[in-house]
Amino acid sequence: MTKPAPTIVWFRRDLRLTDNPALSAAAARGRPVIPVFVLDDDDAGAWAPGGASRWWLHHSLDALAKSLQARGSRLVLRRGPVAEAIEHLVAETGADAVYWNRRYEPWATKRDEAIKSGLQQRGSEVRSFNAALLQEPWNVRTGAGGPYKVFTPFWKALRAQIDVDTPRPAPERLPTAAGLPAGDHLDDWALTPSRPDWASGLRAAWVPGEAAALQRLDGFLDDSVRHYAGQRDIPGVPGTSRLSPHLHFGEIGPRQVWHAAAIRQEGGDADKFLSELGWREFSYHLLFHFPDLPERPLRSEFQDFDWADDPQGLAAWQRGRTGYPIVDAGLRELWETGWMHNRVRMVVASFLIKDLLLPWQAGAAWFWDTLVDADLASNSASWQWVAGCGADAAPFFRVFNPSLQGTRFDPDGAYVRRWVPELARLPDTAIHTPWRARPLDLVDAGIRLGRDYPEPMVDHGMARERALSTFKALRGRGGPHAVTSTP
DNA sequence: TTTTGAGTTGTTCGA
DNA sequence: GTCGAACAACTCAAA
Repeated sequence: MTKPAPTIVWFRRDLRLTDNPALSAAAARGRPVIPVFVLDDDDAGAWAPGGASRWWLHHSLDALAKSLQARGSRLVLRRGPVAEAIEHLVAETGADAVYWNRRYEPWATKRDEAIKSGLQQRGSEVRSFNAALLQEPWNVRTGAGGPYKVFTPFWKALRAQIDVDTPRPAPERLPTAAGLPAGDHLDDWALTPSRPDWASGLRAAWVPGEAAALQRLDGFLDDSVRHYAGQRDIPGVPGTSRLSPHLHFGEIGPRQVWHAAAIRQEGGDADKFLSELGWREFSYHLLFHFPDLPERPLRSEFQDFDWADDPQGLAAWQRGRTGYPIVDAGLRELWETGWMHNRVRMVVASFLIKDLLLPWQAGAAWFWDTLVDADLASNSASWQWVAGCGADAAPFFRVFNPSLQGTRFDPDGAYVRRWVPELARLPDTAIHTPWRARPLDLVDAGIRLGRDYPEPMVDHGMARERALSTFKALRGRGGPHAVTSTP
């Protein structure tokens, strides 16, 4: 009697055991399961994970490995290229099936397609599942059959399709073959920084892994969700869920979030929160249907936009040295913790694009490297949205005024004081406009403007007029479907 | 096919 | 201080 052939479960951005359809389906076969994660930087090309993402990935894999161990299994680590790694593992273990949960990045869908047909040609059973989205992008269509480009009708259509079933529990035990194949040691992948170790702020702010994700969701639904609509825009208050990195790595899935929120019945505020899941879905939908989204503006006339070339300006923005407190606070929070409050993300993005006239791709690239929740779909769609070249984009005349945004959403300056400590002793009236502070207040606060804290790098009033006229000139040139013109 | 209503997240100006 | 209008037309989605 021959031993039953095992099933390979290829983990990717689904680093959890609960509500993991590929894992559940594999376990249900009643044969040995081989869990594997393959480091696939080379496949991702320019979109290989950035520094903060790699830090998170390390700890998330560590957590996953431990919970697999608790169920009598072990996470096998291999290096890419993935196609070879998986085929090698199939040959090595005699597996007759490979299961995984889908990814939606253009480079990944292309690669996975090729791997699937390669495996099938060699006689393997291949099955892929949805673990990352409420609905597959190809299942949400307008009446005319195309993809939605406006959020509200998209979300309305998607909501009508959702049926919330109870999330699958984690398999209680995972049968393994007599011996699981050997693999790499996680530490050898050097995903965490050393020399210098810049991750102390990340360690202080986050606990990666499935257990922490579930705990975070529970805590949010217990405490904050009922104030969500009112507090989500106040960066000095912990009013948001902070689930984004957990969702990105699939430590928790949107169906679990949806289900948990639905049984609590929090009413309108939960609806507001769930619509943020809707924006995540919308971004994936856009990335799937418009695979150029990360590189090229959705509105093609923006291809000709005359962006500034200003490495020094970009560097000042990156380091939080613009002279606008709310902008600097946001960028320093990002640098320190790998995350930035959503309201402030919009403010710093608007500042880069409209005040400095720097290309949105430069901002997206910085976020890609520094965010623990860096996500190709959300990041690309959101930067395009702020730039006005994306789907459902902001009108060109919507230019955030950084000091007004500061006084409106951080009225007592709590957020600025936390992240720009050199301004901490300014009175509330001056905290968002230090350049207009009374000289005596500056002295009392121990600030010499231009030395302890920068003067504003641009005058916002001037920058706003410049942005408006630049965008206006673009509109004059040939309309939305204009072919690239020579200057 | 044509028409119609609507469109996450803002700012400024003038009454 | 508060309020409504103007900012520009355009694209999308559905009737």
